[in-house]
Amino acid sequence: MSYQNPLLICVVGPTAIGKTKLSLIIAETFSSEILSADSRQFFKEMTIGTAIPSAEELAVVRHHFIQNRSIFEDYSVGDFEKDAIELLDELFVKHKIIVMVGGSGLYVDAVTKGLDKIPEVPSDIREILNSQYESFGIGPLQKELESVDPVYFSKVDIQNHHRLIRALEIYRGTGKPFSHFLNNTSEERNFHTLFIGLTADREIIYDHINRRVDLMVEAGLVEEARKLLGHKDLNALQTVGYRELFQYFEGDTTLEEAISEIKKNTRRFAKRQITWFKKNEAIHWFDYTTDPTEITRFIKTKNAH
RNA sequence: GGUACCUUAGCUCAGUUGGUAGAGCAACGGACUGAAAAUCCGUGUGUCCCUGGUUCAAUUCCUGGAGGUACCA
Repeated sequence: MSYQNPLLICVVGPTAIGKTKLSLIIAETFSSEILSADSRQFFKEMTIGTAIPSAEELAVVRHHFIQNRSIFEDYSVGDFEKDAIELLDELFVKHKIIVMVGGSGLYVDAVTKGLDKIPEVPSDIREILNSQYESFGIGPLQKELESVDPVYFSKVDIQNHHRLIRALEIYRGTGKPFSHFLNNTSEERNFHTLFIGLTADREIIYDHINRRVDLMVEAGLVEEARKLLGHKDLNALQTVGYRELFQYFEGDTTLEEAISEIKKNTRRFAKRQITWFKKNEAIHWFDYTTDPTEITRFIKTKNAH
């Protein structure tokens, strides 16, 4: 790795561990900008529940992909990959180092490794598949995939209807099996990536989560969610912190129950994030209490080699 | 102080006519290629309160203790 090469510093870790804070310090140290890889912070209608950086934090360092979309738009990982790479190409003209902060493992991978090129297919195909699933269950989806794409069928989790529907929409839309488009090779990027992971004992993470949910409620999460109730079926609102409150608004739970469900579901989310990032052997892990200057020093030594 | 009932997984509780035990929730592990804060799969983690006794064998029956709940004083 040469000093001249553009470097993407990618800060990852479970929710509520302090990624935002660390990324600000890193970005300030290197006079850089921050790119968010978070599948829920794109949406301008959501602020409190998605824990976007504060106004002060946003003022200190230029951020990208924070509240730049609306919940009424369809926005996917594929779109994000394209937008992020385009932006990085621009940013690396001015900066040698860019910081990416991400809690969404798939979105981070899309930027750092790339997704395979898979054609767009009309969205009504998915709608049809969804209604078939609603009416007839998962059996017919499994049967169809088994006959049209035995390769993917043999490795996919056949109980997972999202996975099955995704593979079938591609087959129905292109006439080719989903597995035909998967080659699992990493994209050649014109930048290097240095992964910094933040970690903590599970109990500490859970404690942070519980406290943060209480803070969100104090900050007005309930009111924010109430305004979005009418749109509760939108994909963007299939989000921890909102779904549970929608149930409360509809009289299915008490507020207290909804809040403790938010805590529980956030804990489970954190666990899934940990599982995802554990697989990435390129990540350099630091305890969340590590002095940020130690981390920036680490980055400098890595970057000098 | 007396009487009755209770004590089993992190929690709420089943259960074993005596052969060391299981549900729900929580928790834990995992998968993941354009829904990903989504979606899906897997796992019981235990001094059966303690102590003696009876018994081939006690979490289960008996004695004594400890803690709890209710009622009576």
